[in-house]
Amino acid sequence: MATKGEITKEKILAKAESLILQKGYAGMTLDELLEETGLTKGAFFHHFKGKAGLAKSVLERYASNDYELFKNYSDQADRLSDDPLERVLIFIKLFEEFLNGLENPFPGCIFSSYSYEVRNFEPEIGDYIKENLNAWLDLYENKLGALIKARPPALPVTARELSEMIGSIIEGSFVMTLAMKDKSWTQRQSAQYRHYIELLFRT
Amino acid sequence: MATKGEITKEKILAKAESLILQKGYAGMTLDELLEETGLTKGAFFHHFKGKAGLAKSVLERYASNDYELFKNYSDQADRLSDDPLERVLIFIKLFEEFLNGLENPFPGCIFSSYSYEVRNFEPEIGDYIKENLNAWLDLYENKLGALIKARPPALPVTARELSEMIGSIIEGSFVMTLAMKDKSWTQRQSAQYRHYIELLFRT
DNA sequence: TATAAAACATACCAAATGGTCTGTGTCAAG
DNA sequence: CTTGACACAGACCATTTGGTATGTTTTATA
Repeated sequence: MATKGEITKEKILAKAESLILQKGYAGMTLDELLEETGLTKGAFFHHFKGKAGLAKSVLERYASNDYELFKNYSDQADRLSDDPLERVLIFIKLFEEFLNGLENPFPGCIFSSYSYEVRNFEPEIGDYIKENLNAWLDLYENKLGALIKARPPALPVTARELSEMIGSIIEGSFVMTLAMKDKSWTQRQSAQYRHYIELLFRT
Repeated sequence: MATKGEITKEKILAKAESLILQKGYAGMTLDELLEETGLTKGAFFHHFKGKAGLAKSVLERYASNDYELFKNYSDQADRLSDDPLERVLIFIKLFEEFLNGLENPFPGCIFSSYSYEVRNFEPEIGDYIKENLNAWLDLYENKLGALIKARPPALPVTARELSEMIGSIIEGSFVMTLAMKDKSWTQRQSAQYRHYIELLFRT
C-alpha cells in the first residue's frame, strides 16, 4: 500500500521532471516546484536531501521507468515473432506506436537534459547516466547481434554500431521534436531506421 | 579593423557559449563568466543588454558560424564532384573529417541546449532556432532532392525525411558524445547514415 | 592636443534562491 | 489514552545573482 508520503513524493518527482525538461535543472527553482505542487518547504526537505537529492531521485525514477518501457517492448517483440529481423523491426515499431498514442508530444529525455548541463552535477550522476544509456542500447544490441548472426548484412556493420545508431536517432529526434515543435518527428525518423535495417538484412 | 571592444565582446561570447554548453543558460552565472574572462560587470553591461541579451548574441553567433561551416562544405562537395550521390556523400564526409580534426570533442550544440530549457527564453528565441535548423536541413535537402531526381531510391523516401534523418543523427550523436564521453561517436554514426544512403541509391 | 565617445572598473542594491528551524497535525502501536 | 514517529506547514536566514550608478581610463578624431 502506498503511504501518504509516497504519494506526495511521487507528485514532487513527476512535477520536477516536467519542469526540468522545460527549464533545465538549474532553471527549475524550488519555490516554483512547490508552488505548482501546492506544497511547502517543509514537505520538500522532509522527502529529499536538497535540490541535488531531488535531481538524483528524478534521474533514478526516469531511468527505471524508461528501462522498464523498452524492456517490455523488447520482450513483447520476442514473443510476437521467431524471426530475428522481425523481432528487431517489431521492437522499434512498438516504441513508435507508443509515441503515436501519446496525446502530448514526448517532453524530452532526462539523460539528454542532464548531459547538457553536466557541470551542475556530481560526476557520479554522469556515470549513472552512462550506465543506463548502455543498458538501453544493450537491448537493441542483443537483438541486432542475433540478426547479424542469422543473416549476413549487405554492408559490414556491427550490432553495436547499429544500436548506437537507433539511440542517436531517438535522442536527436527528441531534440528536434522540441526545437521544431513537430511531435511526429521521432516516429518518422524511427521509421527511416527500420528502412535501413531492412535494406541491410532483407536480402 | 577590429576595435578593442569587439575583441572583448567576442571573448565574452566564446566563454559564454562554452559555459552554457556545460551548465546550461540558467546554470551559467554572470559572476562566473566575468571571473573566467577576467572582466567586470561594467564591461559586460556595456556590451550586452543583460543576461538575456547575451543569450541572444551567443545564439546568433553560433547560428552564423554553424551555417557558414556547413554551407562551406556543401559548396565544396559540389565543386569536388558532378555526381549527385557523390555530392551527398562528400558533404557528409567533410563534416566527419572536421570532427576528426578537432583535438577536443565537439562541445555540443547551442540549439539543443536552448531547446532543453526553452521556457527560460522568450518565444522568439525558439522561433529563431527553428528557422536556423531549417536552413541547415535545407542544405541537405537540396542535395538529396537532386539525388532522388537523378536516381530512384530503393525505397520510397523523400528528400525531407532524409535530411531530417541526418539532422537527428548529428544532434543525437552530440548528446551521446556528451553522455558517453566518446568523442568518435558522431563520426561513427554519420558513417552509418552514409551507408544507408549508399544502400538506397547505389543500385 | 583638445574632446567626446567608447571601453572599461568598482561599489552597491533589491530580489531571488536554496536551505534551516520550529511548530503542528495525524495516525498507528503500546 | 499516551506516545512517538511520520508528514507536513510556515516563518526565517545567509548567500547568490542579475542589475545599476558612478567614476576612470583609453581611443579615435578633428
